[in-house]
Order: sequence, then structure tokens, then C-alpha cells
Amino acid sequence: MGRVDEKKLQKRNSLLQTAFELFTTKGVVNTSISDIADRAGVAKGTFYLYFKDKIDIKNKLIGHKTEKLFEKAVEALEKEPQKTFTDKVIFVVNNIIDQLVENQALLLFISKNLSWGIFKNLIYSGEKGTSEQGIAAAFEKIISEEGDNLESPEIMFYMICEFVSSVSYSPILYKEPVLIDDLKPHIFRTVRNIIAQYQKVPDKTE
Amino acid sequence: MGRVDEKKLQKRNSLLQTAFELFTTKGVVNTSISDIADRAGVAKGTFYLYFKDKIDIKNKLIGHKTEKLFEKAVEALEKEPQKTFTDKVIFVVNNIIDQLVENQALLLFISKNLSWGIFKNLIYSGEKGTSEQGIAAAFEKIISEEGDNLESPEIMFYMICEFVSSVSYSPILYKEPVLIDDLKPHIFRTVRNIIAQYQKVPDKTE
Amino acid sequence: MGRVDEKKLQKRNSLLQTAFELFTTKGVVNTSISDIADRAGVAKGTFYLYFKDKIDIKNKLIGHKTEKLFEKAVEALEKEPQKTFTDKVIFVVNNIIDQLVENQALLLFISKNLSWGIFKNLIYSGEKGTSEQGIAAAFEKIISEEGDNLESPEIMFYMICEFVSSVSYSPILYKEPVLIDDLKPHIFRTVRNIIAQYQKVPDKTE
Amino acid sequence: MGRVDEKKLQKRNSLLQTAFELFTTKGVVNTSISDIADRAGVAKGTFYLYFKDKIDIKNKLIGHKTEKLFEKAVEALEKEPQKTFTDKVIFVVNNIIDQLVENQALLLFISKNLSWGIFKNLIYSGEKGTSEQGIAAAFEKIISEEGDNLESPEIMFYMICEFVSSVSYSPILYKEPVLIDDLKPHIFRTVRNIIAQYQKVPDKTE
DNA sequence: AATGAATGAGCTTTCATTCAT
DNA sequence: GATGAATGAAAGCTCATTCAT
Repeated sequence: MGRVDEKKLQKRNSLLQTAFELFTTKGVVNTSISDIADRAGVAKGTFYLYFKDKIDIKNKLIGHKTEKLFEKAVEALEKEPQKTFTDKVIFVVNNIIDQLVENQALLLFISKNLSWGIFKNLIYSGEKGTSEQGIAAAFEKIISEEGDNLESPEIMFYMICEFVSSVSYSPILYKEPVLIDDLKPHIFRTVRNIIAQYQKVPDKTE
Repeated sequence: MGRVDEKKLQKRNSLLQTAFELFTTKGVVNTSISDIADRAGVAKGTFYLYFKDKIDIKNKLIGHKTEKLFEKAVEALEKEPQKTFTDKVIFVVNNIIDQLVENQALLLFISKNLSWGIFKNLIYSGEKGTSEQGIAAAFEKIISEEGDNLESPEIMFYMICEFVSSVSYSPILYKEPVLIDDLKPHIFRTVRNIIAQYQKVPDKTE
Repeated sequence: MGRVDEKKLQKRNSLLQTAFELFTTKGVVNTSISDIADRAGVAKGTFYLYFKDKIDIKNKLIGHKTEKLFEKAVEALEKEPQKTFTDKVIFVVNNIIDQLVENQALLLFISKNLSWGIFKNLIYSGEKGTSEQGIAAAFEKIISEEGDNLESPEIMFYMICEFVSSVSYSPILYKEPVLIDDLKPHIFRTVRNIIAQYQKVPDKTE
Repeated sequence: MGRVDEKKLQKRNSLLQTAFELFTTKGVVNTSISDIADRAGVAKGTFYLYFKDKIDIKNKLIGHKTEKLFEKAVEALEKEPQKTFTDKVIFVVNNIIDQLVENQALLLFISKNLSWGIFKNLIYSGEKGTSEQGIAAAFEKIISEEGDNLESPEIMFYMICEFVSSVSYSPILYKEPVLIDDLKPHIFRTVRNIIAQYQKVPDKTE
């Protein structure tokens, strides 16, 4: 990569990072492109060299941040291996919830904007060259290990994702209707139930 | 009610109805107060006699529309009585999904804006004098009939609501990852499972 | 005066009083006719039955308040009679400055809006029926007593009024360039000097 | 200075000049920012690149115009040197009154808006780089020449300024209570008197 | 006489986008 | 590639005034 390209990448990242900070503190609507450019230290016109408009940078950010979320969870899983498939899923779910508790601005930003379309892209293509061990890779690995034992793995994952993210939102951000810590047992129990519905053979207990 | 008050109510409703049409066709952000007033056939200033700003009318609309959704479902339930508690819930869930399939603009509008806060208000207070048979009433009736047999009814309902609404969104609007009709059996099975988790005594089968 | 007329007068005074409070706290520009009517407890339309517009009520207020200022000063003078003509003037000047120190909102309101035109009206006509012992009366009494000894009494009074009011403004409100108490000796000395310029025969010292 | 900066300065001046014309003909309140921008031949948004709001441009104008007034008077004084200190002051006072008679719109604008705060700024700092021979310089020169002979020069100047400006206002604009030409002798006499109050040693007559 | 709902022109301000430099 | 001055449409909101009741 040439020095010029490096500088370009640096500028792009600076814009992304600044946009994220502003989006999560002031909200997407109240953040202007001027704000982003000013704080990133580039001219307003320069913004348009890297992104089409605010929606463009927003979508790229959501994908990027969601991917990071999963990546971290999978990394953690590798450090603390779990026996059964169900335990692995629960571990990942728990880890992601904990990350979101720590970073509520991120939760607010992601879930107000996440759509299945963006998510699907992550799983099936992944941003080229971004992460070698992205969601796509992790997902494929899981399928290769357990896929044969699952009825409709895609639907199952879709349902777990939607269920967990939507059910955690309010308890984390507003402690409503209960604290997230009090809800966790309920969430895990339901996730286990969902998985069981799709397993041809239950997890083996040794 | 005097003739003046009648006219006021009429104007208020006209503004609400117009706002809903514009919000669901153009989106909230792209709808200006001018648009609403123009199309409702009143002056811009008149809008501000009835609502504080766009957020105000939006929130009032969401509550109103969500309430209607549940009301219709409960009405239908009364016409086709179901035996067990679980069957009743599934019936309502199914009915609401069907309504949303028929009225996707409503789904788009509601779910982008619904928050547990608004929802809670509906259940626990209800807009006074609006509907005698609102969500609040329906909810109370259910609790009085089955509540004793449930472990944490509120959490259970919260989880079912979040699960159903989040999981149905994408299939209805974008047919992703599967058609809603193909997902329905999965949804119902999981709802049954969730309910079972909270029942002290399972539904009686006669 | 009939009961109806009484009520009307009451309403008028209520509007005047409310307007004054709002003008002096929020400023004339930031006070709307709605504000005045609301707070005076009458309908917006009623305002227009008593005053032409905001400028009308403003002018009437300035005249009224200025007159009160002089009236109080003259009253005080009668309780503490002064020997010479000059001493009387100084006494009145001092009393008015003290009133304005006590009521800075009044100073701000009056001097931003007072014009010689309004002032002249007070002296030469007086608002009919408002005060029997108004500025006009006081002014005439002074002229009748000392007028023969003065070269151009009107010009003299004009100059003293303008001098005192303009020179006191900033020291009272902003303590700039000096405190009003420190400026007073300077003011009095100059007022004495101005009077001396117009006296045919100096004050007699007994 | 680059061509761009030149154009910017030009635009700024165009806005200032246009604002002054509108403020003095229609009044500040009745002049909208649209008016200013339109007539200056720039877009409304452009106004906000140069000034924060209407108050901002108004204050900048008052300072600027007041400074010009004094500058001209001091220039004239240099062409017609006066012997004594008092004569110099009277000369300047007379010159300024004459300027205001010629430009009554300016008088209307300045004196309705001038405050001691703005004035003080002019004397003690002056806008950097604007005028080499501004008020500040003129003031300092006077002090260096006569200051030792004056008791409280600042208070004296404050009183003269306030006296002259307030006393001239109505006669110039409304010929009330007398014509300015008829009032001038009175004004000058009083100014002489004020000065005399502060001089340790009277003007020498050769 | 009193009301207050309705009006709509008009205000200030923002901001995505363009384009000459 | 980068800049940032300029644009001008469009937004939200206010408020003096009218007029049917």
C-alpha cells in the first residue's frame, strides 16, 4: 500500500470514527455532515469523496460495529471453550449482552438501525479484506460442526438473533420491565428451548 | 359537546389521519408539518394548536394505532373462542400478524417507533375515555383468568411481544430470510414453548 | 361610574399592569400580546378592545410610569420643603435617581423608550382625569413661583432632564464608568451650574 | 491577501453597508436577515457565514459608525487648530452635531442603540488594524496634553458625551423643544461650564 | 362586550450539495 | 485530491390580527 493510499485510509477511518462518536452522542438526525467533517479535521467537500451521504456512512458503520460485536464474542469463546453446541450459543449470547451493557450508546445506535438486510450481508459476504475471522467465517465453522444436527439452521439463528436483541433492548437501556440481570435466566432458558426445537439429536451429556 | 368542540375534534382527527398517511408513505423524517397541515386542509399555525410538534403527534399516533391492533385481535378472539390459554395467545398473535401483513405500512411505522415505554402506558393506564375495551381491559381479563397459573406473567408477555414483533418484521416486509407463512409454524411453536415455561400447570386437554 | 364601567377599568388596569411586568422582565420584543392577555386573564381578542396594538400599550405605560416617578418626587418634596429653587430641583433629581436605583427594571424600560414627545404630552396636557396633581400641575406651580426669575425655563428643564437621565443610566444599571453614588456629586454640581446659567437673580441666601 | 480573501472582505462590507441602509430606513426590528441578504445580492445562508445574527451585525455597525463620527471630527479639528482645550472640545462637539444634522438616520440608529459598553470598547481598545487614528488614539492624545490639568478626565468626558448626545437628539430629529441651532449656544455654554468644573487651572487667555 | 379558534405571512436558522480554486 | 465559500430550499415555529359565535 502506497503512502497516498495509507493517508486515504486514515482519512476514511477518521471520518468513520468521528461519525460514530457523534451518532452515538447526539443522534444521527442531529449530526450534520459539517459536524463530522469539522471534527474529523477535513473539509466538508472531502466527505463526499469517501461517502455518498449520511445514510451511506451510517450503514457502513452499523455493519462494521455489529461485526466487531460478534468477533469479540467468538474470540472470547475460543478462550473459554464450551462443551455442547447449546452452551456455545448461550456463551456468545451472554457475551454480547454484556458488551452492550458496557456500551449502551452502541446498543442504541445499532438496534435503531440494524435491519436483517445489513445482517445478512455480514454473514454471507463479509466486508472483503476487513477481518479474516469475521462473522461469515465463524458462522460457517459452526454450521460445519453442528449443521448436520440442525433442522433449519438459518431460521433458528434468525430467530435467536431477533429474540435476544429485541428482548434485551429495553431492560439494558431503561431497566424496563425488569433489570437485564433478572431477565437473563429467562432469555437463556428460551434460547435453549428454541435450539432444542431444531436439534435432531439433543446435546450429548457425558 | 358544543358545535365548536365537535369541529375541534374533527380537526384533530383530520390531522392525525393525515399525519398517519404521510408518515407511512413518506416516512416521519421526510414529512414536514407543512405537509400535514396542507393536506389536512388547515393552516400551519393550526397544527400547533393541537400538537406540540412532530414528535408529539407521532407518539400519539403510535399509541393509538397499536391499541387498535390489539383491540381488533381481541374482538376477533371473542367471536372465535379458544379453549386453552395457549390457544388464545396463539390466536391473538396470528391475528395481529395477519393484520400487519395486510397493512405493512402500519408495521413499518409502528415497529420503527414502538418502545416499551409507550406500550406499558397502553397496558397500565390506557387513554382515558378512548376505548372501553382497550388493551388494558383485555390484559386484565386475561390475568384474572389465567394469572394464578403463571409464574411471572408480565415478563412472559413482554418476551412474547418482543419475540413476535421482532421476528415477524423482516419476513413480512422483505420476505427475508423466509416468507412469513413459512415462519409462522416456527413462531407458534416457540410461543407455545415460552408459555409452557411459565405455566405452573399445563393447559388441560379434555 | 356604573358597575360595567368599573369592570372595564379593572380590565384595562389589569392589562397595563401585566404588560409592565412582562415588558420589564422579558423585554418588549419578547412579550407577545398573547402573553399579556393570558396572564391578565382575558381573551386575546379582548386586548384589542382596549389597546390598538403593542406600541399603543407601551406608550401609555411609559407616560404613566414616568408621571408616577415625578409625582412621588414632588410628594416627597412637599414633606421636606427646601429653601431655594435650586435646592428643590436637586432634591427632586436626587429622589428620582434613588427611585430608579430601587427599580432598575423601570429605568431600563423607561429610558429605552422615553422620547421627548411623550414627555411633552405629560407636561402640557396630562392624561385627563388620571391625576389631579400630575407633572403638569407641579410644573406650572414651579413656573409660577420661580418662572419670572428664569431666562428660558423650558429649555432649562429640558436640558436638566436629558442630562440627568442620560448620565445616570449606565452607572445605575452597569456601575459604569463609576458607581451612581460616586457620580451624584458631579451630577448635582452640574445641575446647579445649569440652573445658575438661567437665573436672572441667583438664589438668595438668607 | 489572496483573491478569495478580498472577495470575502468585499462581501462582508456589502452586508454591513446594506444592513446600515435598511436599519436606518426601516428600523432594526422591521429589517429581516432576508432583506439584508437579498439586497446585498447574496444568499440568506451566506449572511450566517459572516455574522452570528442580527444583533451581531447591529453591534458591529454601531461601533463602526460611532468611530467614523469621531474620526471625522478629529480630522476637522486638525485642519482648524483651536487654541484652548475648551475650544477644542467645543469644536468637536459642534462638528459632531453638524454631522448628525446632515445624517439624521445615523443619529436615529446610533443613539437608539449606543450603550456605554460599546463606547468604552472604542476608547480603550479600538478595533485592531481598523483605523490608525481612531477614537482611542485621539483620546490618548488629548489626555497626554491636558490630562494633568483635569480632575477626573474620564468622568468629565462621560458626562459631556451623554449630555451632548441626549440633549441634541430631539431637537435634531423633531425640532423639539427648540431647533438645534437655537439650542447650540445653550449646549456650548453648559459644556464650557462642565469643563471648568474639572480644570485645576482655567484655560489661559493670551 | 367578550371570546378564542383559525389564519398564514413571515421569521430565523440549518444543511446537503456544488464547484471554482 | 482537497478545499471551503456559496448556495437556497426547506424546516420549525411565532404571533398579530380577524371574525363567527
